[in-house]
Amino acid sequence: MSPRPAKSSRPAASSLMADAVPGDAARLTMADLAERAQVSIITVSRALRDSPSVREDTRRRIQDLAREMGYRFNATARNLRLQRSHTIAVVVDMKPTPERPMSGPFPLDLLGGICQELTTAGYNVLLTTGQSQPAAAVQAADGAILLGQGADDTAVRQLLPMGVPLVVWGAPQPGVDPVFVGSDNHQGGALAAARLIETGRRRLVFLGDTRHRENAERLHGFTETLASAGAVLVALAPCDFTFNAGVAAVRGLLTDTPGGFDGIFACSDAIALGAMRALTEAKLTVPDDVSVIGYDDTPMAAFHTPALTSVHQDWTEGGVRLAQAVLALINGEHPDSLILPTRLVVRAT
Amino acid sequence: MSPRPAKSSRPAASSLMADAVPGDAARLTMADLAERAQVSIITVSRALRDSPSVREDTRRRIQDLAREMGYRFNATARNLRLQRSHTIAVVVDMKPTPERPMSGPFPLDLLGGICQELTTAGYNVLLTTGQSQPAAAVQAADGAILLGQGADDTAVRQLLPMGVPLVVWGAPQPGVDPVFVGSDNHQGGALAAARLIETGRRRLVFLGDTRHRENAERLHGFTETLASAGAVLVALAPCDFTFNAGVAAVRGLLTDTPGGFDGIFACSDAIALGAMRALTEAKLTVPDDVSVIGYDDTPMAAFHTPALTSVHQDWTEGGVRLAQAVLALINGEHPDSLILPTRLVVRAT
DNA sequence: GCATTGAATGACATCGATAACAATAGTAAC
DNA sequence: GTTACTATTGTTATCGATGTCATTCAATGC
Repeated sequence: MSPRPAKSSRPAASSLMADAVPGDAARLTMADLAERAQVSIITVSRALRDSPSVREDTRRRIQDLAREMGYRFNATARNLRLQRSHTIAVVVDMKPTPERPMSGPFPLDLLGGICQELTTAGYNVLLTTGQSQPAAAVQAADGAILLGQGADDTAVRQLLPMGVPLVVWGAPQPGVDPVFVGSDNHQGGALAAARLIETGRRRLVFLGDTRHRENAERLHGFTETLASAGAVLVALAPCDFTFNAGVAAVRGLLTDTPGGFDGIFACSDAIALGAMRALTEAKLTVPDDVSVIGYDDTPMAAFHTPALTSVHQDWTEGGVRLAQAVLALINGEHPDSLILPTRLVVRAT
Repeated sequence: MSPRPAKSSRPAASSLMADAVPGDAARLTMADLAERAQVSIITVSRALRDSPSVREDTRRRIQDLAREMGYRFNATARNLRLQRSHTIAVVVDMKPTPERPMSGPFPLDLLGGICQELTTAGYNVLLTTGQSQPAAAVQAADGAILLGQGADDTAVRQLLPMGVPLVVWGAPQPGVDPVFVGSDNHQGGALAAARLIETGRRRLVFLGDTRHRENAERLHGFTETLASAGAVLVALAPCDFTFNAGVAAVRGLLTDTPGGFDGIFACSDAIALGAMRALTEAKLTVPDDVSVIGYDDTPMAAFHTPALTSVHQDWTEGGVRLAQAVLALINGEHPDSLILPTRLVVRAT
């Protein structure tokens, strides 16, 4: 019972002071506290967890001791013992374009919603980019959320067999199984179509890569509504989500589309802005000659002149729902896939 | 030696099939593999790690077995044994404004850079919002990165004593110790001032909350440059980072500033856009009557009409540097605080 | 033929915390 | 005074993987 137990091994490598300094490199364990407090390890464990089966004063004594000795709890050990990590992996599976690693409004607000919900539920959020193999990270997690506007479903196929509860952001896919949460792309397309028709447009153009399932849904809703109103889709230009892709696509259409067009629905605000640039170049005015509707309702849509009409999705809400879905799965429930409504923000174009 | 070892306990709650299904809920351990392969646990461990001390065919046999039995590695156990988590906590400490949980261009690209660097270095990224107490998450990490435009340094003071290598994004603070990585706010302010002066402006306004150290730096650089050119700061309006704050601030200034002003430097693009709105309301034109410079070079700056001149910071690079700094710390090195250059993107205003 | 060497494998302890059960104390009831 | 009972604390095994130090076996050298 020496007053200074001297944790035999493990020298405090980077510490200048003797020891027991809060923030000391040599990490204390419950055993150390137990020895100092002259109690057993389990009592320390209980005391630190506020177990009612530890006498009030003992508990306080141990907690104080822990504080003053700078004890730091080892979550890894608990996780091992308790067989859960309280961690959800968020896999951001972006195309390997280095030009924009994770941009757009996309994952940020979504992440915000996810974090908000998961941290209040006591879970940690482990962030992974699809670049590396997510394997290791995901395996350690209690659940996983997949974000990414992937045109293919390789990521899903990779993640699914790992046996971790999985929720995917996007449009439900026919072949694969997991729970999906997404916004109503079909409705988004329909809203855009309805608006264009309402403003008297009849010869419409769709800009977007329909290999992305979400875009395919938008196209579907778009054409469906068109058909029922006697308008026609005069062109479908596959294009990336970028400004430049929008410029290029519309430049092409201006020469290639016999009969021209008077309305554009773009799968992102960036595309829409690019499209408007190309229209302006060609001495066409928006919205007098051509009406344009974008997607995502980003700040740049609002501040562009003329202000861009755009389909709005509530990313934060989406994030929250994603989180809730994983938690439900972990809980053994079987949440249904979920489709969140979109709404059209009408502006000048 | 029954052909079906039947991991006694732990019923496979959510599994419909019998067992050994890849993705089965009952998680296999190395012990299970060992039993099936008629080798010891440690041999399995070595085989799965491609240890050269396991015979080629044994190794392959075990690896195949692991694959077909759907074995999932338990990182928690390894981390406990190896005394490291290979995890970096990223604490996003935003003001508790629920209106924008994590927006702005701010953490997204930064996060992108961080992820990119850390995942390639084999580390995981644990995301935490400052809302909850970051304690638990951070303690389990090998290192931590603090992001947040906090006006105060409570977060730093909270994190620092936890004994985890810490790197902070922002402006180095006099009182506190940790390693900082940030962009050169002083230079940003100076650039803005130089540009305004260059375009003939003499009576200037600063919009931003200088309790934020980064803004204080900008102001410092701004006024310093002003002074040396004979221009004057006629008003300093503390204001939030938002559009509305910008509108309100400038409305106030328009009535309260004797002699008026001909140049505005705003601490965010949103503020700048708000300022322009207020100017337009007052029948002033930009840049003829008043020149405006924003900060962050967001998409909305570029697409606004007139296009907003703005100070650009390379977030992704910042993220990479943050990551490198933590890794260095973990490695026992003592990296210096780092200040990244900014540049002015000159547009119409 | 026997010692020596090396390759391959195994037994055991260990990381730090916790559940299940055991044990001790002190108190109340009769 | 003895039994039953509660409050409090302790003992032991355990989570799953891995480092350390044996151990086994075959090949090699003399």
